[in-house]
Parts: sequence; C-alpha cells; structure tokens
Amino acid sequence: MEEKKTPVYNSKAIEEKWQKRWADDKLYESNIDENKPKHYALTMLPYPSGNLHIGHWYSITPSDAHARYMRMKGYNVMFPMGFDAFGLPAENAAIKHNIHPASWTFSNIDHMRDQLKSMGSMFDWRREIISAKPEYYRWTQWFFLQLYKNGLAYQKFSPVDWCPTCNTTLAREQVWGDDRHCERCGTPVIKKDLNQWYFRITKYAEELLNFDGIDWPERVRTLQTNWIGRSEGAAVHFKLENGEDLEVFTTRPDTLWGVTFMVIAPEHPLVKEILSEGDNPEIAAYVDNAARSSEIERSSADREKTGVFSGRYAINPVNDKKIPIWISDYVLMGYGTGAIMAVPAHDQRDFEFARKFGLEVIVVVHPDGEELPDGATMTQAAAAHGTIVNSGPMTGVPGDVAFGKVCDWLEEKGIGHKTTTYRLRDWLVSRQRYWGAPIPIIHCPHCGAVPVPDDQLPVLLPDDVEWKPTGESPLKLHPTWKNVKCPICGANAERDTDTMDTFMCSSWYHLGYLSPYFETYPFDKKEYDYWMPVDVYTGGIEHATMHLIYTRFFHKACRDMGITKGDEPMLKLRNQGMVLGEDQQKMSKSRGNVVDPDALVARYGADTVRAYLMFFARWEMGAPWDSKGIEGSARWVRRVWTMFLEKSEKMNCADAETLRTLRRKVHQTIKAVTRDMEAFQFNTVVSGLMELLNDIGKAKTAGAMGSKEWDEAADIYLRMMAPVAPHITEEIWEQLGKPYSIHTQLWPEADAAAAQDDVVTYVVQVNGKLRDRVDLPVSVSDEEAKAEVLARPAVIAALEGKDPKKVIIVPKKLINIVK
RNA sequence: GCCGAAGUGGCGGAACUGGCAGACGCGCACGACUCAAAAUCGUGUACCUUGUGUAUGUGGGUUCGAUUCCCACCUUCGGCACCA
Repeated sequence: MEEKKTPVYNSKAIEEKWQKRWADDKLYESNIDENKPKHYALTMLPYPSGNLHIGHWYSITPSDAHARYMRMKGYNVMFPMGFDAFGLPAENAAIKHNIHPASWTFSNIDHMRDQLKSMGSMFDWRREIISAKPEYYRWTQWFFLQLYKNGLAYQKFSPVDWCPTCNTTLAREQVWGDDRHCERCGTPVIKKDLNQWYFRITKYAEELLNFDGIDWPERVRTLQTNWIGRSEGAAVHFKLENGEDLEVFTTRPDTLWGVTFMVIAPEHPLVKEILSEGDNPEIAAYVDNAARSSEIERSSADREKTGVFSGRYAINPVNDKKIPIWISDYVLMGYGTGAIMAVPAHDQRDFEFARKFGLEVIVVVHPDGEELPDGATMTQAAAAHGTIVNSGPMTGVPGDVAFGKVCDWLEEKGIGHKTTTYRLRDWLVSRQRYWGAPIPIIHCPHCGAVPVPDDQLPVLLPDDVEWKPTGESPLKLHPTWKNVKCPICGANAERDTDTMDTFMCSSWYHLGYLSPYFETYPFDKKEYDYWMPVDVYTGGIEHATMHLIYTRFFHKACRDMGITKGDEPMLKLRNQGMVLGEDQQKMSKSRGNVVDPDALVARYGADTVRAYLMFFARWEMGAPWDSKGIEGSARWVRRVWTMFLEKSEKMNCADAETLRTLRRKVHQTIKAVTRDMEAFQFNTVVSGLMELLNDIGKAKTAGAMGSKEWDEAADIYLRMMAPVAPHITEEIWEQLGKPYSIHTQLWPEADAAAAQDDVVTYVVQVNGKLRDRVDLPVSVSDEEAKAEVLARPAVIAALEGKDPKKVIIVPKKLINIVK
C-alpha cells in the first residue's frame, strides 16, 4: 500500500520556531488602540528565587490562556510580566554565599525570564518591570513621600522580634521552635522597641469593606471582611485611683455592671509606668515572658490563662465600684486600646481568668428561657443575650435594646460613647534590612523627619556594603551612606537606614507595567487612561488578606491624592490553588518532591505541559502532582497532530447522519468551552476538547475527512485549542494553509441550530429511584411524555397496579412518578 | 486557637438552577498491529451478597428527588500582619 508519511510531531522544533516568529513579528506587543475594547490581564509576578517551579506554571498558564481567549474575542489585550525582586531570600543568599543580593537577584531573573519565555505565553516583554531597579524603586520612594506628605505615613515605636546575638531583626520565618529561638544562632528572641514607619490603612477600613463594583470571589471578600474585623461597641472611660483616665473598648457596654476586674496587655503604657516606679520582679518577669510568645499563641482560646496583679485599681464609672487591674497576655496591645473590662459571667476567657485567680463573678444578663445563673457556682460563662439584671438603672431592659440604651446613657453621663473598632492594624512598612527600597527620609535633629527632595530620588542603595554573618543591616553599618545634610536647615543629619516592606513594591506594579521606568511620573497618564483598571487579576489565594488589601488601600489613597482614578484597581479577581508534590505535601527542596518544569518541557513540550496543568485539577483548588497523568495530555496533543494532518483511508464518503452529528458536537462544544473559559474552569475546557476529538476521530473513521463539515470542525477545533496549546495549533494551522496567525483569529461562535439535539432522553423515576430511560423527540409536550412513560413496562411493574399519586415533570429532563 | 476552603471509584477529577453519580484523563485488563517491544488503534473497567441492592468524609434533617440546601462532627489544606 502506498503511504505518504505524516511528519512526526516534534514539539521542540515547533515551539522554538513559533516563539521566534512571534517575537520577530511583535505578535504580543500591546499598544493603545482606541478602536478596540481594552483588556488588562494581570497575573501575580514571581519572586526571583532562582527557578520557575511548577506552581508558577500552574498560575501563569491558565491566565495566559484566558488572556489569549480575550484577544480572540476581539479585545486589545495587555498581559505583562515582571519580577518582585526585593526581599529576604536575596539577603540570606548574600550572607550565606558572600555574594551581593543584586547579582544573585539579577542572574536569577535572567534565568527565569528564559524559563518564562519557554511557556509560549503572550507576555509583552517591553513592559517588564523589576522592582529592585533604581528606575522602579525611585517611584516606590516617591509614593512613600506622597503618603507621608498627605498624612498617611507616620512613625511609631513598636516591637520587633530581635536576636540579641546577631543584633538583627528576625522575620517570623527566622524564629524557630516553641521556645522561639533565632534560626542562625539559636538564641531565644526578644522583643525590641524600634521607631518605625506605618501607613494609615485603618483610615480606609470602612471603605475597604465595600466590594461594590468589583467581581471578587466570595471567599476573598469574606477573608478580607474578617481581616478588617469591624466591631461596633463603646469606648468607656474608667478612672485610675490617681484620677487618670483608662479607656477600654467593649462590644458589650450593656454588661458594664458585671465588670469585676480589668485586664491590660503586658505592653500597655500603664505597665511601663508601674515598672518605672519601683522594683516589681513578678510583673517584670511576666512582661518579659509575654514578649517571647507569638500572637497566635497568645490569642489561642484554649491556652491556660496566665496573669499577674498590677497592684492598681480602677473605678468603674457606672457604679463607682473599685476593681483590680490585672496584666495578662490574652489582651493584645494592637487591638482596641490594649485594655479590657472583664465580665467573667458572660465572657468565656474572662470567666476562665476569674476562676483561676479567684476573682468575683457577677451575673448581669438573665438568658432568655433559662434559670438565672449563680456567679459563685456557674462552670462556664453564661449566654450574653437576655434581660439585663443587677445593673442599676438598666435593670429590666430587654437584651435587644440594651446596647443602644446603655450607649445613650453613657454619652449622657459623659463617661463613654458609641464607637467602632477594627481588627485591622496600620501597615508597618519599616524593615531593618538592606535589600529593599530605602525609606527616603532624612532625620534632622532640628527639623525632624524630612522628605528627601523629589529631584534627589532615588535614594540609591550603596553597593559597597559589608555582609556580616549575623545578618545585621549593612545600611546601619555603612560608614558614610547615612550621613547627609538636612535638606531644610543644612545641619548634619542621618538617612533613615530602614528599607520598605516589599508589599509596597507590589502595591503599584500594575502601574509600573503601563510605561516601565517612566522618567517624569510613576506612569504615563495616556497609558493609564487607556489600560486601567486591571480587568482580570489572577494569582494565589494565599494573598487574599495582605497583598490584596494593601494594593486596594494603595489605590484608594492614590485616588484621594489625585494620582489614580476610580475606587478599585482590579475589577475581577480569580485565584488558583496550590500544586502539591506527589506525596500530597507542599513542594519543598528539603522534602525532595519538587517538580521541575524544564525537564517536563524538554520531554513533552510546552504545549503538553500547559494542557496538563489546565486539565489535571480544578484551577481554584489545586491538587497533588501526578507524573503519570501528563501522559494523557501528551497523547491528546499527539492525537490532534495526526487527526488533522494524517490523511484518512476513507475520504469524503461519510453518510449525512455522521456529518450532522459531527457538526452538532462541534457547535455544542463551542458553547461548553466558551462558557468554561468565561468561568475560569480550565479543566473542563480541555476535557471538552478531548471529548470532541474522540467524536472527530469517529467521524474520520466513517470517512468524514475532506467534507465541508470536517474542514469546519478542524478550523473551529484549532481555534478553540489555540489558547491552551499555542504552538502546535499555529503549526497545524499553517500546514492546513490557513492565514497567519491563528492567535489573531476570532473565537468561534456556536450556531444554535446546528447544536440542537434531535431527541432528548427522559429519566424515569418511581419514588425518586431510576427505573427507566426514554428517548423522545425534542418537540414532545409534557403530556405526551407523561403518557409515553406511564405506558413503559418498567414503570407499570414498579407501580404494582397502584395509581400514581403525583407525577413530577421536569421538561426535557426527567419524570418522577410518586406512588 | 481564630478566619477561609475542600472531602466523590485504585488515582486526578466531571455533574450548568435540587433532577441519569463517576464525563474526560491516568492506571489496570483484554484484543489488533509487530519476530518482539515501544508507540498507535480498539474494547472493557465504582462496589457487592446480581437486585425493587449499595455508594459522593461521618451522623442527622428538609424534599417527590440531595454530591448540590440546613445542623452537628471528623479529616486535610491556605492565611494569621517581618516569606512573598
């Protein structure tokens, strides 16, 4: 038999060929085009750790496929990429290998950029930004100064985890073990108070709770709402014996008459005052110890309560009762005022504390429908909703109005007022590290904190720094860098030696892409007006509370300063889950379960790796890696190759029904795949295409190749597959003699008439159990369907001669007979 | 501990608005091709006590009908403010 061999699918050659061609033709460069609707697709930029791992591919590939889909839908799409290049790992590498963080970072970036290019993604590389470049961090510093000049940045003393041996601040990941010791030297960490910069994100707490006009996942909105943690309550002024004020925040002012003691955080100013007034070893020891616990430990509800009596008393302003003030670490300085009124009868934590230290318990709420609890004998805090008792003027007030009545009463008496508190804390931006954007402030003994003048930005990191193995910040140790003249008075002054939290760099990188390293402003306003806001933002769910709140805050603050427009930076957010190792554990070098994408690309080609990553798990869920499963995607990609390029033995001789069925399936698949693309359900995009390929294969066997239905199927199939597998589809497209490039074609539209089924299968149930299936024409009426079904032998048998009580008909789907 | 999410065959997953549980793929089995193997193609594949049978983490509830809604519990994963 004479045979014309189809060339073997060679992923490497094809991918190199098209990647070069696309770059040469500037196929993915995105420029302002007023004639097209714009689409700004943004995906979270990687940290240049050295190697792209499979998680990056998992995040980026579907984002790229969706951006390609939007382009085929007719949008002018921008899909940029960059590197979030400041951060701790570079500094660790510097200390460990005695290499400059910049050289470590930039060589990692060069490698990772090549890896990113191997994915065949539609990045516009002209728009790349690297946050560690002076041309970028110049504007990070400029933004800091804008926030400062507009009263949104301030300095405050606050504690950091500190290693006294290494003489350095430790990040949470550098503190190990239950005894909280330094990862480098094992010394137990201590807290150290440093004067640090904060951004006033709490000013925007209320607005950040509002998600109107943005399409963000419910779970992210919930996480952010809980993170911000709005509580309505009252501020109440207790008096100390010396007449000083001690303010507490309470969500339950209606229980004020049940207060039997107060608790203040170990960091509370009153504690410092007590310690400064004389030796108190017990309190000092307690405070030291509390400083060594993490906040997560301290806020654990099931932790054994500890505390120490302060020796002081306060006066409850509602009844002039003298109550003891205790110090305990279950009260956090960062929430409310760092002082609480304790109502042990109605709060479980207060109750445990009272029982442990033998403090009084007074019941002030009579829970509805229960016996009045006895403070002396109760074994847990009572429900706090019911009628108020034992509460002077408030006795007898029903629970549902007590809150409001007490607040009014407090305001009338001038001892308190209704207020709202948030769990959200201001954003601490100072880092005692080298590899970050220097805080552009000069500290002058006469003028205070003075902004570095705009024309002197950026404040460059000095290159000639020394790396101590202890991790001490080289900016502090540099002999000359910090010494400057005050820009206002000319006196000898010092630069701020701290750098900024890297979340500051990533709060505005979406603006950086608009016009990278623009010289006169952080971005070109023309580009801003065209591209912003971001239309789709994709990235990991782990960023739900921090980065994604910071960037919203940053945008709103900039809006109020006249820099940005609109209320939100990112209209639509979609998050992916995590790819675990084959052992179902988080991938990490130490576990040895890391999957290397380069090896997979070398073996299977980027198209197969892309297809598998989109197919093997629900994108927003993630899943463990399965190294065998990728074979299925490899087979699919190869089958597509032979399906459309290899001539069939039987050509153009299929019967009409085969062709009609083929066409129906093609148009049904357009509907399904389009719906799933819109919904970010990439696994069913690929499975839908696989299913269609199976049907195309049957049609090919039946002789459909060469028909106009076949040509339409091939054309539509390749266009739908192009976002998933951009290289192979471009190659087949070319070999079929179609016009370059497949990626500039339009997305196919389903023909509703062609997609219409001829028959529908009714599911027949008796009492909810499947008893039969009946194929009926689509045009059948409910009554006709019912008659057909009741005549079926299986139904007659199941009814056992009884009359149906009820027949439920779901049109075109199901008939359930209730007997 | 707190906040959030998820539990479906041997495995990853599918099931659109409460309506056929297991699409698609992996794996496995058998067959075709081959001297043979690989690759490819084809067929089959939830379970059992084979029947008006059981089954979507466990136990309850709502409903004609529940993987889907409600309640309680268990397990796993993400975040918890200096990893990014």
